[in-house]
Amino acid sequence: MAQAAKLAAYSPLPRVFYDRDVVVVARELLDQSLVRVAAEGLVAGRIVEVEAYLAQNDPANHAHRGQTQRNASMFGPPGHAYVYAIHSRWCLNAVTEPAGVPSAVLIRAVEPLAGLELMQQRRSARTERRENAVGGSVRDLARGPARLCEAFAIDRSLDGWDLTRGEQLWIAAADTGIDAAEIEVSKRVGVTSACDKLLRFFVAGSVFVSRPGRR
DNA sequence: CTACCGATTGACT
DNA sequence: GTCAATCGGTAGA
Repeated sequence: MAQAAKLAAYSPLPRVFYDRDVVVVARELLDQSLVRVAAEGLVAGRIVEVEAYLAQNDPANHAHRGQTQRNASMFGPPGHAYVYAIHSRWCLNAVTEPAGVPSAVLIRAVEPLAGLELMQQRRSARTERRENAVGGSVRDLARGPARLCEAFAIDRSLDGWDLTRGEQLWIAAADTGIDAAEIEVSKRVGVTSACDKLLRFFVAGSVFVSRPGRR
């Protein structure tokens, strides 16, 4: 597929998509395409796993104790990226709901669709010192929020980036809407507060999901 | 300035 | 299943 045709097929979701309840946006982000264009080329993947972080009554949300330099993007308008660091790795969120309402959707895993070689290169860069590195299976290229950011070359320089521009980093409308029956719900992964909330959504049966659901 | 913590991952039992 | 590496963000002295 020619590059121009490829890009035309990746038209960005509009701001109104993000300007809704964070749980609604989270569920509807499943099956859409995450697209990244950098100097080295284009990579894209189908979103198969997300988590919602609520503006109200959610201690697991980084914005729970108010605005700081780190989480400022969450307080901005919807449709922008919130990129944060954890354990020396990056994670990508899409900011939702009106400006001033700090909610976001964490993109936890994608199924690689395009630019697999480039993803492989970026992912192996971290582990290239290991002689017997497995090289990484396609399944593991973007299975997990920090792996995904590595494969997509996403770091703090993209914090606050406008995902509706259709440049560098965006989410493209790709689906005809997946059946609610195909969406599985579970507790969020790794959170140590508000662990009981069922705010993780993933495509049932996908091998590209980071781990099975637990209630 | 120091001290603590974690929306993770990869290695290991 | 368990465990520790590792470092930016945050709070507090």
